Amino acid sequence: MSSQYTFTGQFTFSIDSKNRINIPAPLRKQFSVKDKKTFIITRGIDQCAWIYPINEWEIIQTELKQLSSLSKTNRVFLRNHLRHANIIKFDSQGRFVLPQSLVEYTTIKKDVTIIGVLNKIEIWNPNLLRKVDQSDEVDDQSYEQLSERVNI
Amino acid sequence: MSSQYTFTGQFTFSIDSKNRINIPAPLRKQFSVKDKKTFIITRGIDQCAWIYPINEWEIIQTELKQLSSLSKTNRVFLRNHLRHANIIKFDSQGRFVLPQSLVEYTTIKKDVTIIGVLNKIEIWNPNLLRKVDQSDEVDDQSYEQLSERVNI
DNA sequence: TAACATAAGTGGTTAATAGTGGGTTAAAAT
DNA sequence: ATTTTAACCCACTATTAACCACTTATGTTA
Repeated sequence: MSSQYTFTGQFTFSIDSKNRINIPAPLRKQFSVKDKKTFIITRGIDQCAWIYPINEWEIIQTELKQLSSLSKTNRVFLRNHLRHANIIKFDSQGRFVLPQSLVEYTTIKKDVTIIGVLNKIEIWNPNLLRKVDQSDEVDDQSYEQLSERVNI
Repeated sequence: MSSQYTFTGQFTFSIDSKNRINIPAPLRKQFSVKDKKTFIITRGIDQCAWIYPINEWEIIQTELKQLSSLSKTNRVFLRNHLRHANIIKFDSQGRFVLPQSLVEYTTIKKDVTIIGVLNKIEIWNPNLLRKVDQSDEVDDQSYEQLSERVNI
């Protein structure tokens, strides 16, 4: 089943003293009535944050629930992905607060680049994005393996 | 049937002189009316404690009953992870007391890291979590086999 | 094209909630 | 009966979330 979302475009906004970031209006408009103001933000594989609308996340979650914690691989995988996942709402102005752990992970300081990538939104430190853009980093081996089982 | 709980996120709190630990509000909010304030806390497979809401635990128990004690792996697993199971309630402030045996097992001193892992909550000594995070331990063969039968 | 109207982005203040500490009473154990 | 332990209650502080307000941008209409 294919996603209902088609986030596209790039925007550069600023993060304020309370770590609030505005969601660009064109992206925000795609949030459905059910999703209204609720989404999941978590670590991306690169040094960025990923945002999924809540019902998009529920699809992923269903798959994660299949994994038994008796397997060490599963345990470590589940832990490290879920503990960085935060359920977030945006306020009446269309902003959300970026959790401290993700501020650090993304090394976001003052400016933020927000890009739409189909079913998810990516949050970047503009400087980092520029670097990654130029390099050709290969995916982490273990993520590759997992990708065959879990469709994030 | 899939769980109704979707615990996510990571929080670092402190444990007080009475061994009380606060359950982070975002996690606490997910406890249903039926579960209200009641859950099971027991040894995790890693050096942490696992918390299951009471009616989630009943589902797991059903699965555990399928395991024959003729298998050594099963016996050891059941022994080590069931005999330390305590029924706990959290107080009006949202705290619970961590049983002495689990204080020792988890080696928790002053700070506590609490993480949501879908249908359970994990309680960690922050230092230990950091270590486990970095290590690359290989899966225990027998747990691997178990994982095909029991979906915790 | 100029003026106006509406929406979008940003900043700050206030009110509510969450986290933490300690004390008192009731229950349990020795 | 005495000591210990656990439940309950009250209170303080820090953090978070809701609210209000202003500025800039965009778009519409005269």
